[in-house]
Amino acid sequence: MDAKTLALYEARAQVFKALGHPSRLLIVDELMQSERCVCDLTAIVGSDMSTVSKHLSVLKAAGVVQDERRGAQIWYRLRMKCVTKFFSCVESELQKQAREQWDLVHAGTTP
Amino acid sequence: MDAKTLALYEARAQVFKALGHPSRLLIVDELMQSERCVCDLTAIVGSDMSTVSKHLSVLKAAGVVQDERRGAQIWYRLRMKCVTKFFSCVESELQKQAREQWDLVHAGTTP
DNA sequence: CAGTCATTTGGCTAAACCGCCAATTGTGCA
DNA sequence: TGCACAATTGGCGGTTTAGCCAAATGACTG
Repeated sequence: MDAKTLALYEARAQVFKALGHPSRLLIVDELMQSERCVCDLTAIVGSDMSTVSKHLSVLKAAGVVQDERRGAQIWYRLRMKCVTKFFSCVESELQKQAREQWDLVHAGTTP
Repeated sequence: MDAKTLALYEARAQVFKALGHPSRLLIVDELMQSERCVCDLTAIVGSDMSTVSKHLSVLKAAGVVQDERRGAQIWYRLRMKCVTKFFSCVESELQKQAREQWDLVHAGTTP
């Protein structure tokens, strides 16, 4: 894998890595509904504001969200809109797998 | 966020976290074409086989891939098929953002 | 321009992650 | 059974990440 290809894969990986944390998923979930200021998100996530701010900078660096200052507040909105589709996909796949797992266990207990 | 909701978000986050590494993205990319044994993937990724094996166990734990032993070899295939769509989405979004960035810089240099 | 509110940054510790090596397990074959 | 090959597991050092607190920045208000 040459350097250029690696850089490509790293940029893509950065997006998924940014989504790979419960608090950040919650934030994205919230931003799917409407834009929010940091204070809103802090209340929703329930961590320190500095922690939430760092989560937001991770999402921003990956290109997932976008920020805009309006007066003293900074508002965040979803930039990478298509992530919406990821969620439903992952959700349904995980449910399917849970169902398969369940079937497997049941087949074992009642042969 | 109650415990049950947190567990849900953690399961989803696990999927994205699994995809959040260049080598693992490369592996998934490869598995999108066809199933592969660990020896194949080791050659493609170019790391130690133990490293690749651990990457695979991460992907498997997240439900992204599935393994099957055939003789002395173990074959991996894509389980969460819909991740295919993530890639094109992320790819086009990143390109769009790069383009916007370029436009921005150009507008600044030639006002 | 002092004070206050919203947000980010720096610094710290604990935990998680990456990649390699060495050792172990599982499979097929003589 | 003994050997060779495929793959996983355990363990180590170095790097990254998470969360909190404290301090700094930015912006409005009197």
